Amino acid sequence: MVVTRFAPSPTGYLHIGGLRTALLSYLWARRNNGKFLLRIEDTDFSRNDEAAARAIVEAFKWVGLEHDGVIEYQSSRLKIYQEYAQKLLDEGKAYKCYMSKEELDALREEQTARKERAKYDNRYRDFTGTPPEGCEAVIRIKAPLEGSITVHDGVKGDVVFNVADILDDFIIARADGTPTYNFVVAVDDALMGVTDVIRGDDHLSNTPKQIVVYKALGFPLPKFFHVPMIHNSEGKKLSKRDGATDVMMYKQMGYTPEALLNFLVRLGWSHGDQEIFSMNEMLELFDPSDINRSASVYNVDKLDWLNSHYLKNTPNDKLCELLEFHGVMLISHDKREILLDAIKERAKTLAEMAVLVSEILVSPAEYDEAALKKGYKEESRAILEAFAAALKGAKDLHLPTDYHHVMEAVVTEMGIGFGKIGQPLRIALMGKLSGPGLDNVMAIIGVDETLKRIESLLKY
RNA sequence: GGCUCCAUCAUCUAAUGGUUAGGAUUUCAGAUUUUCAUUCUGGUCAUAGGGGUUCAAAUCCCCUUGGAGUCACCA
Repeated sequence: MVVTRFAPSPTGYLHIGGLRTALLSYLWARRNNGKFLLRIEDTDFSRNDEAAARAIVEAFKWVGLEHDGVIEYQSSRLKIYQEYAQKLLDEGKAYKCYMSKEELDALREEQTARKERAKYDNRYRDFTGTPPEGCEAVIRIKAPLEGSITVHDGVKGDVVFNVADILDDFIIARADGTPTYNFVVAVDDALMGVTDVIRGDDHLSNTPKQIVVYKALGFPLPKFFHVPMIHNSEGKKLSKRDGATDVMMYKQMGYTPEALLNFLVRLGWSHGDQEIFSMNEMLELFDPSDINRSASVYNVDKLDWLNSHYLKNTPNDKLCELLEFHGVMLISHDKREILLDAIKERAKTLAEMAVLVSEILVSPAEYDEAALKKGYKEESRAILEAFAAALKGAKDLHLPTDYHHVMEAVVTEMGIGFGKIGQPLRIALMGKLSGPGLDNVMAIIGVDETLKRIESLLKY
């Protein structure tokens, strides 16, 4: 069985890059009828883990990812780590080191001054004497002293690390007894039966250390897939400073989960020329060994395009529901079909749709200066008056085509082009020169409101 | 700086060692639209550089250059 996991540290919200690795892990687990686990890496100390976990679950819920089993908190598994550290101690694969932080710092400084790599000098590796007094020991693992460690990575291929270059007897438990990251990751992944570790490639250089732990404990190694980072437009790792890294911000901005997931899955992965992937298609097609080796740049234009694509293909009932989050209540509006049809092709986001809705439903508070200048001329008044009169005389105005007929009649009668009436009418109705079809707008707001808006402009 | 990874249009990407290097986004034209947006049609735009290997290299090897990640009693 394939078991994957998502193991964020509790930073307070789910990062867009985190969502991507979570998605890939999720897809791979589900595709194989396996399990997708969620674990909070909070060994350091008590940041507000519960809130962080809640934020992650909330984001998962929004995009529709579901983890299996309970959320594991490393902070509540301390005993387990201590047991395994003790086991290593007992077997002589780890040892207590009584070097103080100050001594360590001094050593490091010396080494750096000599342009050497800063590393622990193994002074307590084979220590058998009496421990110095008044000093809390850390536990260090006995790392190999020579040779190399190869990470067999499903994305990068075999990556060889020279032990002398990167390793030392690293600390697996701090002086206060709490375990450190590279130790607990390996222990947890092994204990939880994780078979496929899919994570950001910023973890690649940690992997040899984790392999040391796996080996010392006699655990079988999982498969590793280190997926390349998402970069910002500067080509650097995406960070908080780049804005919009909180997944829930995308909900705020009016993106749909489908679009966001589709966007993320196509970063570093593809299937021929296909751009649009439903969740089912992703589930059917995704394989982590097809992931690209190179980093990709986060590009909003593509996300926008995807989002508008999904918006256009969303049924009106669903749109109606989604728009409620953006403060738009249309459920009881009798013309909502016409309204939504009129705007769904015009917006990139739900937030934009919400704006469009109010632009139609609420009569313009002011008229755009440039629009007035361009589209409201001397002759416009007479035309608008004629149109208003025609509207009053017409019966059974319901559908956009009904209004269109009235416009047509006025235009033919007066021997003018559509533009002559369109521009001033548009200003009257919308306050500006762009927007959905006028016949649609009128059908949505009705005759009375239409006449009211025309009169307002005439009086202006 | 050490170690590691990476390198096809501006961006996301495709291309059993043999294609006029394909698609998508962006952009630019044209068409459609009373307007704007959408939509449709078309165009511009790439194998970082240099050496090899080969009949043949985007693809394999080496070097250079450039970029990124990582080097804690953080995760």
